[in-house]
Amino acid sequence: MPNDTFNPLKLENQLCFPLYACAKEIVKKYKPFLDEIDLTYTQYIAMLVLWEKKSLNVKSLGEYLYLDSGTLTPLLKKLETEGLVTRTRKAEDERNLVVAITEKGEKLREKALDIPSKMGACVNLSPEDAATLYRILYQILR
Amino acid sequence: MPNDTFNPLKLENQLCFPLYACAKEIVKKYKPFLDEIDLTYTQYIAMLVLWEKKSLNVKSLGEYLYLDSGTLTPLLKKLETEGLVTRTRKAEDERNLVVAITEKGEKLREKALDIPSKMGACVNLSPEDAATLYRILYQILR
DNA sequence: TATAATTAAATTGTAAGCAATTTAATTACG
DNA sequence: CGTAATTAAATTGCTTACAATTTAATTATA
Repeated sequence: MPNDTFNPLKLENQLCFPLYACAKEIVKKYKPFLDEIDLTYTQYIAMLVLWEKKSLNVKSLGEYLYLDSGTLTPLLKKLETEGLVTRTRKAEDERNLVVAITEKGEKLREKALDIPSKMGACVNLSPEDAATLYRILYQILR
Repeated sequence: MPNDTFNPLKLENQLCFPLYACAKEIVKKYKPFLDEIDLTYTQYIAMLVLWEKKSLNVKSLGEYLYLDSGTLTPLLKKLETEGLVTRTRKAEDERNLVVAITEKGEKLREKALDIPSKMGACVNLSPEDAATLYRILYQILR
């Protein structure tokens, strides 16, 4: 019966830490697959939104991805340079910059199609745990 | 009865994305508390290990934190500059750099003691969900 | 309508984060 | 013993990430 008082500052008593470490480790596992289509993880999730929405402004994209213009501006310029997206100011409101997917960007989607299943095979998680994890994470995010 | 085939590339069908977003959002929530003791999140988790172990080499620290020397070297130099840790080569094996907590570093611990509970209050999660999340994350990490 | 307030991106500065390489020390082995 | 292989940190180069500020456009209001 150890009378050590609970140590709130032990690394293994933190909930944030495994979240932080896990996110990094999984992003790292994407790397070999993403290298094949020449995207970083952040570029990949931006493309996920663009494959879905075809076109939206930087602010909306940032809301989907939890990223701000400081991160997105250089990233989108890079994707533009590579011909995957276009960046154009909206005529009705010049403050808005509309990012739209290009033909080349659409084509890249086919090469990305099997990434989710390849990743699934890398992560050791039962379907039930995956569903539970998904639920809890979105509960924290909402 | 839509016969749309399942889209594996939808952002909301990804498991990695909420993990990535959640980790960032929670780290962001630490900021006001960590600002008070002048640490970044990464510096904080390094200090967590040092408060616990008192002294260890960069490699071990990196294993605990899932970080490499590329990240740790500049971070530890910063903590050294601030007088929170010392960095000394081990006499028996000069390849090893031993990081050790200082008096000042120990003192900082008291100011950090209430951070975990303050953070707990910020995250909307039942104790059961917190336990489940913890279990699943460590299962992925192991 | 002129000015103030707000909004969207961009910019600036700093800290991570990691792959790949380099340097220096130690260990293995021919 | 001497060279090769291994190991631990450091370094380099590039991309994220975000707070804070700036710029330019739009909207609200005195």
